[in-house]
Amino acid sequence: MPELPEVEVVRAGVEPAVTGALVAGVEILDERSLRRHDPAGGSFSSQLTGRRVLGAVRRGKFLWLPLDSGKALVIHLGMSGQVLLRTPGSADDRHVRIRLALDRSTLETGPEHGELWLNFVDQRIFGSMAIDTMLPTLDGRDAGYAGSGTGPWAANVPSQVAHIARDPLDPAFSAERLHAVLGRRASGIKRALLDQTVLSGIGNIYADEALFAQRLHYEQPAASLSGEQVSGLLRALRTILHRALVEGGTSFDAQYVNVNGQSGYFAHSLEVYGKQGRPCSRCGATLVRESFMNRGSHLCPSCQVLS
DNA sequence: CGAAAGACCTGAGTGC
DNA sequence: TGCACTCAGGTCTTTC
Repeated sequence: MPELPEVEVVRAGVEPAVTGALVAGVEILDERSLRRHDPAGGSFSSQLTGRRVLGAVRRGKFLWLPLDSGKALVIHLGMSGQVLLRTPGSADDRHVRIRLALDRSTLETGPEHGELWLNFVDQRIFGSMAIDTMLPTLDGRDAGYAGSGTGPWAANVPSQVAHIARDPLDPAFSAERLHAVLGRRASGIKRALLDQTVLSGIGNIYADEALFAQRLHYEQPAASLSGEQVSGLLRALRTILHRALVEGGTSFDAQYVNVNGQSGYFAHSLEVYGKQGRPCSRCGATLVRESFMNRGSHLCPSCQVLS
């Protein structure tokens, strides 16, 4: 289940491979992966074929490749999406839904990097690809993280990403706004953390880990948190996201891998997610898994109590 | 506007 | 061995 660190690993992996490349061909193997594509602006293939890729940008769990047409290829991995870079003609990965043939032959990168396949793989089809129009950011700052890339496109955000809040690793993230938004929320803090319009990039795993780090129960009303608690939670989120990023993301199985098909190592560092029945590293109590919002919530019943 | 529920998906795992 | 069932969860849509 890719969250911010996993998506950033993918972004960083594709950026050097796709920047400057020409889309030479588009192969749609499963139309369901285009569910978020609005055909009113033209078909997916026609808007992509012959276009040049300008970079790779990420906000939260959304990834997009700005194109020289002024639009962007928006990629969301959903639950099981993968972006795999392959040499043309290589054996098919399972569950390839869309394949892009990229031509890098005009780049000064040597003949071995001339052509490339970008396979969008997605077992459960919660992810998607789409061509989307761009909007200028409201604050005029860069729309997301683009690595070393920059250009006039940097301050534009795809229309279907515009409602998503900035993520905690974004230099333009507003802690003040987070305090204000949480102060108005009566719902449980975990629900707020998972709401991508409050802050983005957090999914079930990192929400549970950050709440454990701050000794907060998932149903603690967001508005009941003190300013210091919100600040602490934000610090914990940033620390955990950054550590996961350094370790290449969290992998439990073959569902999350980088662009070369390799797993990350952060699963070894998890404190509560998937650790039900095992002792809390802080107090020794037995960790539990409870059902909340139709997903598992992992916590220490002794450290994390409602107040 | 916020909250909650349903829909969308497939493969792994479980019980009989 | 096979069948029915449950579970995993990110985001969008609908309803209140």
